Amino acid sequence: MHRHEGHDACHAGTGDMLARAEGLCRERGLQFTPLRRDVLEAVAEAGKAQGAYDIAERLSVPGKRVAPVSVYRALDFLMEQGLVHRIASRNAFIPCTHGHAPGEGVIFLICRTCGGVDEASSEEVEGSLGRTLERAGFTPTHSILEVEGDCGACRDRKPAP
Amino acid sequence: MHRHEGHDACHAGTGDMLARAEGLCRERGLQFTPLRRDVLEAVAEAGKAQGAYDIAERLSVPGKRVAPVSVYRALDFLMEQGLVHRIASRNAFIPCTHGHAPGEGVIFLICRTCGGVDEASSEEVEGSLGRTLERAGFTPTHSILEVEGDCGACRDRKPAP
DNA sequence: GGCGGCGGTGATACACTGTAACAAACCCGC
DNA sequence: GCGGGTTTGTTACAGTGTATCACCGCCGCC
Repeated sequence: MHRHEGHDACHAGTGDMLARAEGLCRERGLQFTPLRRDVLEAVAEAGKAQGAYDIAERLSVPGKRVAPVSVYRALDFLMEQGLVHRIASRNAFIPCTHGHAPGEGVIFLICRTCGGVDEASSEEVEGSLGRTLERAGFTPTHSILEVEGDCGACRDRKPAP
Repeated sequence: MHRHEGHDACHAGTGDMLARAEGLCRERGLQFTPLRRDVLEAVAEAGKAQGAYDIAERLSVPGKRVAPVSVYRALDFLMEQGLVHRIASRNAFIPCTHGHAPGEGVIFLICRTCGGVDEASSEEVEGSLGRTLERAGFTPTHSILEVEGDCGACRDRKPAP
């Protein structure tokens, strides 16, 4: 999903993403180093969720190896800043294309065909989940909601298997 | 959670769980082998989510080692039969204490203090999530919803940190 | 009885995911 | 320039999960 051309109004391009990240780091007095930039770019360009080792390989060139541990550190940083998300069910990472309100829950829509991951949010889901948790006497600190299935583009592409 | 005595009406004991599993396998013409029984028992007795290697260690005795790969196979079987669940955010497994309707979504409530995992379900959440997905043009096949926080018992135990 | 298939298990090896620990490089203010 | 914090490189290792092959036990069949 999102790889069909002519439909990119729903997320900023890689360039915009990098510019946004740089501005955000400057605002917060943090360093947007070359490694962090490269990792974010690799995640943003991939079009699907990337494992840390995929990113490390993608960033490595014959003379210059990027170790997975460096990628993990960059990803930790980028996640703290809300620039990338981790997909727990895949052990993989995607760029944040959504611009979230603070504390807002995110729903990840993972296409099993194209591997793309879209973000959604819903106050309705948020609200009903909150009520359910309260009824259960549970105080949430963090929640993950990941849905696997077929995105619209892939469903249209092969309508009747 | 669930480890406070005097409050176990909310889930069946380990014995009931094993009996239910055996009956269910007989019904379906499947083998409830000793290994599968032991793995299910280990998961059920633990009181919190167990990693596959934890289970392997727990089942190993000086003369008789149970390899993790065997545990994984047993867990795969038990998951297919709906007897255990996998907690993606923890890479760990819990017994199913809930008796789900087929296709029904489950919400996992993971206590960050005691490590216990409770199951909940909510038609309200289910419905609002379904509407959100439809609005996004996404056809779901499977979804995971895991919430981390403090369960009631742990919150009561230390009211003002 | 013998034979072959089939599912389950054991065992080894390996790939993937993630973290700990320490050293070196870098940056920035003083 | 110097000291201190942050970032990165490097190595090693722990944890998670899968592939492969051999073996066993069982059941049906000839």
